[in-house]
Amino acid sequence: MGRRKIEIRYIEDITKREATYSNRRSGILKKANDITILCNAQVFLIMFPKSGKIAGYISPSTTYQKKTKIDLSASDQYEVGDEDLLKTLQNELKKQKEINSTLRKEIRQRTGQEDFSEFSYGELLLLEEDLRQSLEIFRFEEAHRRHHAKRERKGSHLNALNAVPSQVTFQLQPSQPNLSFVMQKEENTSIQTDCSSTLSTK
Amino acid sequence: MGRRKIEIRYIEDITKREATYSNRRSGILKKANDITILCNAQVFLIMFPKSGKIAGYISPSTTYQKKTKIDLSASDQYEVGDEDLLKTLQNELKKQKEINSTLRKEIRQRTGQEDFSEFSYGELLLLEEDLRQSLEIFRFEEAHRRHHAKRERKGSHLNALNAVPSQVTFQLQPSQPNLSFVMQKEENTSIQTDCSSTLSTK
DNA sequence: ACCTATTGATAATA
DNA sequence: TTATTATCAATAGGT
Repeated sequence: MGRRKIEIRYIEDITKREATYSNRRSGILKKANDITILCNAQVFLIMFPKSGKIAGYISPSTTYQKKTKIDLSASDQYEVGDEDLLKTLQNELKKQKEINSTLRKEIRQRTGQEDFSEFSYGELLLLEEDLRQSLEIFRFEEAHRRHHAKRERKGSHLNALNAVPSQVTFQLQPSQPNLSFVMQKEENTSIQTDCSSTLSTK
Repeated sequence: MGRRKIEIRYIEDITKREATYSNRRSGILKKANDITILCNAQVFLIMFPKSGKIAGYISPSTTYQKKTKIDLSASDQYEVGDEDLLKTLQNELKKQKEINSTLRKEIRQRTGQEDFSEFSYGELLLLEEDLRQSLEIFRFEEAHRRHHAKRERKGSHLNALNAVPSQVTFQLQPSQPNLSFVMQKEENTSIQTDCSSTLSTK
């Protein structure tokens, strides 16, 4: 796909390597978005280059509308005395507030798909949470399958998922068996955890 | 990229949609592998189509040798004397995290793209761990399925894949779509797609 | 970053 | 699903 054909092997020259990474990163992100739209797939992608920008893609939630805005202007100042622990917590809180500020700013500024201002820290917390939750689903799915064995009629299988624990709701396609899902927490903080993964094939 | 140009919009026809998903999934997986090799990037990718195989890719881990599990919610687990203040802070922190989550979802909803430029090392490790664990789950699924396999449907491609080291194809409940997972290694590369590996433990 | 000549991905078809 | 192949899209090398 270029002026010349290149072998798929590590690019020694850092300049070329980073240029290639930049180009291909864009390409993969585009394709992740394409397949999300074309096939209604939930995609989760993260790329960590040895040098260059880390980039990722997560399919936009389709149930966003259900989310209820929460008060973004929360939080007052707390004054504490001496405890190191308290200081630790205060620092953590402060950090979180800064993250909030950054995120809000980001939302305001963002128009199209460009411009990646700083996020940091809290980002991963959320990402990590999403992943953990998705794993819970898989695990549940797994456990369920083992218990209900062999071939089960789609209906029961899917319905059983809805009986899952706590604040999580699974929504599965009635006619089209699948593993796509939506997770929602309490109404006011509905969260969708869409993760998808990709693997190579040829 | 085909006989005709197509718009990037949801494909209504399920047959076409699944064909497209299949094709593009392969393409993305290949690119994930390509960029991994070309740029020495660590890539994590998971795709959940509404119908079709779930697929994922994780770059062979070559440099994340030592992995230290970090408790991201450590600050929430401290135990202290009494402190209503402490609880207040903890609650506040929790609230802030929820706000972060909401903000992130909003950004995600708008662009689907994220910036991960300031992740801490430990956070990255956590991410990797989660992804690898999810892959392990699928592996287990597959092992379980095979063990109790009655009759395998025509699995020409499956058999072909299984014949190659590092290539694994998971296909669960043949008559009930989904939960299948495909892992495949590029034939022309000597990269090890060993996702079973182990993570961590400090 | 931006250009394009080329290669690579893939939509339609069988 | 796999194979084929006409086309379109991604991108390697260069500016």
